[in-house]
Amino acid sequence: MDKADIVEVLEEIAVLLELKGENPFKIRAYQAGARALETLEGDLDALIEAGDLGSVKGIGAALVDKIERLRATGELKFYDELRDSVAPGLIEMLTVPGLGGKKVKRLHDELGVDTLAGLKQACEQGQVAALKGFGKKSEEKILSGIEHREAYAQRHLWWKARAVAAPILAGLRQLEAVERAEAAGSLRRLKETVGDLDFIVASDDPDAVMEWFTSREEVREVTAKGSTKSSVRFESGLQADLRVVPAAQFAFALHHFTGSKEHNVAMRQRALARGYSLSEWGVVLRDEGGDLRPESGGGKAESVSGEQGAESRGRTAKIQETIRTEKDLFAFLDLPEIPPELREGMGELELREIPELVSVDQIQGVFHNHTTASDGRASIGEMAAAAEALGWHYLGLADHSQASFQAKGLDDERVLRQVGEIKAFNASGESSVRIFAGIECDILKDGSLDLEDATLEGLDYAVMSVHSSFGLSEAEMTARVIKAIEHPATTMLGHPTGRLLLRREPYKIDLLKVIDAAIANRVIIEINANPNRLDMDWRHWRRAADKGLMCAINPDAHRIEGLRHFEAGVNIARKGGLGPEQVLNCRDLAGVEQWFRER
DNA sequence: GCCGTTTTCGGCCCGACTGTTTTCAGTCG
Repeated sequence: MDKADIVEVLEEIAVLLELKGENPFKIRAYQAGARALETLEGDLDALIEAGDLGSVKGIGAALVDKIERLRATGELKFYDELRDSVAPGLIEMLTVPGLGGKKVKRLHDELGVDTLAGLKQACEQGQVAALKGFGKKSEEKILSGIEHREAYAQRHLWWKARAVAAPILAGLRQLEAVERAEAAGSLRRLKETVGDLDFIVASDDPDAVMEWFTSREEVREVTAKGSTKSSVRFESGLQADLRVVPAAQFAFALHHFTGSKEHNVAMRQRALARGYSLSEWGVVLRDEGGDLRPESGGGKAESVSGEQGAESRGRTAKIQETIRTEKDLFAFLDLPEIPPELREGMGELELREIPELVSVDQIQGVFHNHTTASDGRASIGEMAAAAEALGWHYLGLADHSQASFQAKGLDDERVLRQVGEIKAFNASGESSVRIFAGIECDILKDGSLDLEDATLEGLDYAVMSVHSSFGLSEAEMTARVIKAIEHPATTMLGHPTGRLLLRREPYKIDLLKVIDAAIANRVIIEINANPNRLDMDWRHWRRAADKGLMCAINPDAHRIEGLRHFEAGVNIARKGGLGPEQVLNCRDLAGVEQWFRER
């Protein structure tokens, strides 16, 4: 069993323990163990061999034993017995909003319900409302949750979520009562998909802000409305939370609700180790009393909002006053300012300094775009004009090759003709943008390429992509792609896993081997910036770039508007920790020409 | 189940909101 499979088993054990009503800290230990294993640096087998697995934080003696068994035999009696003791339908019931391990366990124990359908029936017969601790409202909420389960469980592409969030954020900022407003959560962390929207507002008139937010016309349902938090659901099923805090606590709230959860846990542990307790309201000295809010007497959020409130306490109040921005907060914990996109609980607190991250304004052009020659909607001239409007100096055109016949892919003759057109266009002086003549050439099932070597050699560059035979085994797919990487004409590897976010899983491939082969052959791997792809994934980039892998950000545009997607690619590059020197698009025209010549 | 420059036992991140209670458990992020 490989590492990813073992991580899954540990996570499933945590879920099963939750349904058994086990000690919550034990459950967390399994989750933490899964996390630790997932983000492990270095080779698992080497670690096991050296007997060092137990030295990894979060993995103790019991987990070492379980992980080693799973690695060696793929089997674990503890896991098998646990799984046999829990009806599979119960795991599904956990996805209903408002139902956690304890409630699901009671529904099962007291009503004998062990499937979603059974739960629905029990609700319709009024059995759930009759249960102690439940009630009519719980029953209705469960029924509605089951009916809308698919829409509620759905995540949303970052690009689309931003489009929903932007007008709300702009509206909030225009309100008189609002001092500051930001979007937080996974949207701010530039995650490829977003579960729900989070808005943080600084205001001393929360009611006015809450009222505006919950009464917007696109709101279908208000699921919570309190003095500091409101939640709504839109027609699409997308949920949005709004938090309103006093201006003095804005930095803490913004940091907290930006997350990630794992990042916050690490931050709080760090604060605790220094004798402080950290929350969305601020930071307090632990020995100055148990109440975490600046005002004593168990004040609720309203009491915190009084400007005088903080003065009632000594040193805590002073600390609180010195922290006005996220940067202050990080500095207080002896950390550099960690950008939101790096806050994934993947070791960012260990960074001594933050690497310079590539930014949108450093991009001088993009590669891998389509024209009307294959399945694009714009001509060479139209694409060049759009690139010029974006301030770019060059643009790579890479239409499909013949095997992609559904996309009107080009055969050798048509490729050569297009090269001629591009040469003529560059010579015409019609645009200040230099057009590179490229191709997105299919990698055939056996790893050979879809065009003649002579044709490929006549191009400025070539992107090689898999568009067929997704069902190969991991070994076959890996060998297929590596064979293409080793071809001397290959400049870049296109969308290396073929995934479509929320729609199609990546095909099976050993990316670590692919990355090593790319480095050895001086082949670039792209970040396909189409919001549906964002492939190669950010989780692989930091380590790959450290080993010497070069990146290209490629919008894969099929119309002029698609060029804009390069921003989503920059997001992923930033999330992957890439700096401008690791991204080909940040080089000037001469620099790119040189790279292509030396391929 | 994990962990320890005050600890090898007794903690474990923290708070808002809801619904069902009448002081709080459960869920969520």
